[in-house]
Amino acid sequence: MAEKLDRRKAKTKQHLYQALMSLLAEKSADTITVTEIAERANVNRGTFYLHYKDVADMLQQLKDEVCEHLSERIEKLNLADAMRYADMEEPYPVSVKLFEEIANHAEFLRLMLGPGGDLTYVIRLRELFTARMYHNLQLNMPDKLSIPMDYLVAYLTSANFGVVLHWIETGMSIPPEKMAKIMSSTVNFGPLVTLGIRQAP
Amino acid sequence: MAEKLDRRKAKTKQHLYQALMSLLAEKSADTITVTEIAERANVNRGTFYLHYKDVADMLQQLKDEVCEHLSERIEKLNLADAMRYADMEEPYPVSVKLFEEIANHAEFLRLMLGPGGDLTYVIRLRELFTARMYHNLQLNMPDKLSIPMDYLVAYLTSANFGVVLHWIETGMSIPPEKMAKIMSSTVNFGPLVTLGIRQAP
DNA sequence: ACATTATTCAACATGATGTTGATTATAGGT
DNA sequence: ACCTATAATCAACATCATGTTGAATAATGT
Repeated sequence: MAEKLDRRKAKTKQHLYQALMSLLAEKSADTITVTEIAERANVNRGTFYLHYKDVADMLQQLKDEVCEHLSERIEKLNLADAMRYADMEEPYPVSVKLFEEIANHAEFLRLMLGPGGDLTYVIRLRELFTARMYHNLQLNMPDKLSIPMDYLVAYLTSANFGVVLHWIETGMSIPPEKMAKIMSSTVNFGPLVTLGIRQAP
Repeated sequence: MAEKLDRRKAKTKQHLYQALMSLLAEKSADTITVTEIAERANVNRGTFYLHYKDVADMLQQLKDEVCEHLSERIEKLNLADAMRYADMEEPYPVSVKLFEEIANHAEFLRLMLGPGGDLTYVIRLRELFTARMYHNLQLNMPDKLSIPMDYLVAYLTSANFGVVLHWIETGMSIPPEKMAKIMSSTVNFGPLVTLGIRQAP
């Protein structure tokens, strides 16, 4: 993401991007050919190779970019703060920022994380949450655990990640603030207490 | 899965299966060619087409089979029962059976649900849990919900699915009974209570 | 206006694909 | 053990996407 002065480069890259997105909406990535992208972008097939090694390479560059943006937000998440906001029944501002960032890359994420998407990428993004979760939990841990630590991290990470996925899949129909509140509540009080089936502590 | 009388058919199918599995351990499914499978299976390339339409078709048949087996177990899960066993601090027997079934298809699932695996298949399996979760929660619901029902289902489903994934990824190093106990505990009391950071209700 | 560079175009060798027809090998039923 | 059905082999084929090349053309920045 350095030089971008030449309008020709920018224009063809944009055409290629739009063509790829439109194709991804129809079929899975591994069935998309360079020929198809070039055709739909109204760009010579040879021109594609002036920008990318192949289809996978093009996708990888897009993935890296989005991943970088999300990573910056995730690294600011703090469990203790999140718990405080949950007790106040307020949305946690750092979470709100994260959800806004996700919304910025909505279509791309929806395609990558949905059917026909890329499982390796899903795992990579989830790993961002997992790493952060470990970092947060190391700070205030009781001596003995009733269940293994790594399983608990898997639970929390997947749960939150799943909620985010659901948000993306349903077209982000609720605002980021509401999302942040849902996350705080479920993590702190557990799903069944949040639901009202069990009593709060 | 009907007729399987001819030993020749069975033998080549088995060779093709082992070749595919060995290739999946090395590279992602969409880069595997019919030529490669046939070579590694010591089977004529033309013979492959006597059994399967293409590589994707072969994988689909395997996926369907495993999915069917798991579905039978998942449909027997019952939230109310699970909650009772959680209160008794006992593993929920229906869960135990499910985990045993998962263990039966360990390598295949590890390949399909791990890096280079198939996101569409992950979503399909998760959908089995989601559908069952909705079925269970419809029965005993409070009048008003503090957060939307579908987000809660997404949370619970993804959380449990994530724990199962972690189990598979780490080589199923703890027994099915212990797994069933972890699941009951986290769902009922919430992750932080289970962890010991918060007090139980 | 000019030098730079992006794009186009045609052509090429390569490799996987899916199919076909003839041939050989092997299974199961009698 | 025999015989028929069918599975597997093999060689050959047309087709298509790939990745690359060299020369011609077009657009860009300064």
